[in-house]
Amino acid sequence: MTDSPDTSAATTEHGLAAERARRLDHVAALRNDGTNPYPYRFDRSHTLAEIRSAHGGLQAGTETEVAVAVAGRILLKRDQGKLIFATLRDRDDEIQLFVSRAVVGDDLFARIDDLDLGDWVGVHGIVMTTRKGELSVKVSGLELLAKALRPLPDKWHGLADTDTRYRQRYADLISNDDARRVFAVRHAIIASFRRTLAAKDFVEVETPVLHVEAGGAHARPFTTHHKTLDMGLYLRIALELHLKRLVVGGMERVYEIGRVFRNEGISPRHNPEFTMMELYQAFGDYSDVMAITEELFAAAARDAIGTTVIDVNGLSVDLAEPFRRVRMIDLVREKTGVAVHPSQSVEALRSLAAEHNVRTEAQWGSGKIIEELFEALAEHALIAPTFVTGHPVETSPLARVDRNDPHLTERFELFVGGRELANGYSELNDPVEQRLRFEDEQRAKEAGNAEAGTVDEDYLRALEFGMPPTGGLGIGMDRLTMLIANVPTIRDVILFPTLRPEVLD
RNA sequence: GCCCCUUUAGCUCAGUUGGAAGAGCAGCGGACUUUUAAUCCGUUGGUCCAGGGUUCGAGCCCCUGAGGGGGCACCA
Repeated sequence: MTDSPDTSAATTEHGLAAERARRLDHVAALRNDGTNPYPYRFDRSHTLAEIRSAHGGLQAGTETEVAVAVAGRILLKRDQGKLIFATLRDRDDEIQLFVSRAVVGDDLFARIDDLDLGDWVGVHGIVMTTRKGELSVKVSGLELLAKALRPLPDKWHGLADTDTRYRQRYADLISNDDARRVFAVRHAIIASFRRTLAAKDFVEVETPVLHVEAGGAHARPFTTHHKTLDMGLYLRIALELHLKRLVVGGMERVYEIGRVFRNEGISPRHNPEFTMMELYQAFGDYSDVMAITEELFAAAARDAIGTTVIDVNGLSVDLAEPFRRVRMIDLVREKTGVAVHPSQSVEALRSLAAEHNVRTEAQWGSGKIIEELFEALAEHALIAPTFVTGHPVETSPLARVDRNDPHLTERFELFVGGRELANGYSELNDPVEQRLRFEDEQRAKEAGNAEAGTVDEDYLRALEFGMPPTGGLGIGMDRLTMLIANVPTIRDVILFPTLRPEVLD
């Protein structure tokens, strides 16, 4: 490997190309020596975390007789002449390799010296601590498990360029602790949800992503096409309508954690594909699912970060405490000083909106204007967790009318840090009323509202078989992860966020 | 879709008034038996995002475009 001929690419290329060429030469030299630079497997006896938990308290300058076989990636190397110190990392931890020329012999020492940062290795050795007390594996044997051809990002600063971090998430995960932390939090939250729901006898199901009707939410869908059936299809914008069909079918408690797609803008809070958890519980109403929401959030925080106290825009919030509940119309009254209600005339509400510089459209009814007033005046100020309830019927076509007020629904949206995180309601289960609501949606769509829904005849047929009273809930898992992991952008909680295609040379 | 910011070595970043493109890390060569962002000596490495323009001269000024970020709009 040191005697690569002068004709090798490494001597003619520059920069990154030279670095790759040098490492490729190295791979070729290993093969010439009969060493497979990409062997098939390695028998590991311990993870690095297991070693740390068993021997973390070892006194400085101690050598045990514990033989281990560990595997990981070489991140740092400190060549000290006849000693080499290297930092090895596996999925959860790092440990130092201690390599003594006197122990491993000249040949292996030279091969270890030749390792590049980024190489994967399998190591045999014994557990020890150095004079300074650093837990280490004293290497007796080492084999290359996979050669890295490209140099790692900066060993101290990691990868900082946002573009590169999102496009080359592998490099981000290698070099940035925080990236690894955030995705560990994300996994812990999802695992926590599954445990909480399993304990409540919910059944996890999978429903179609390809929809003939894009219903269950107000959003512009993606379209696609099936070749053999020669038909247009939508990617789902919500899980709702299929899950409720399952409640009709008698499954009683169902949930799905799945990807939904909305063909809308991209922002620090919006990715075109994102993950929703939706659940439906027979015999319950919106009060039941508000309680479940609080329980899911508190358990997820506890499981993911070990505490229910989180920071929201500089405000310390304890998710274990009940969330504030307030009606949408009361929030609008607080902000405007005027009592509002969907029973009021469109004209009166339109002039109130104009007073507060809230733009309205001609086809909007009273309920839609109230919701716009709420979004413009009150939403951004809801920092601590707040259930906003009592949405107008006009903007909630799948929610059941409030048992005490025919103009409002038994619906809530949960806001934290000024962002919507969850949405739920007492589900409308009267097929006759549901048809009327769908027909209103259809009219709005025909009037040019691309986000409006259509009449889903199969869903109506399902409701005609009878759906028990049901409470439903949807939670945006990406936003919940942002909240608990305390990161400012949704791209930091999605492994591969949507980007324009990279131009490769 | 509109507005603002940004793009310099593999990575992290400087670059003054428009006057010879730099540092640290990584790499390469050398020293070093308890280092830990090891240290020390030497050293390679550039389409300054792309294309135009102004100028004796452009990384820097102007125009157009591209990627990314933020805001608005849309939305969860």
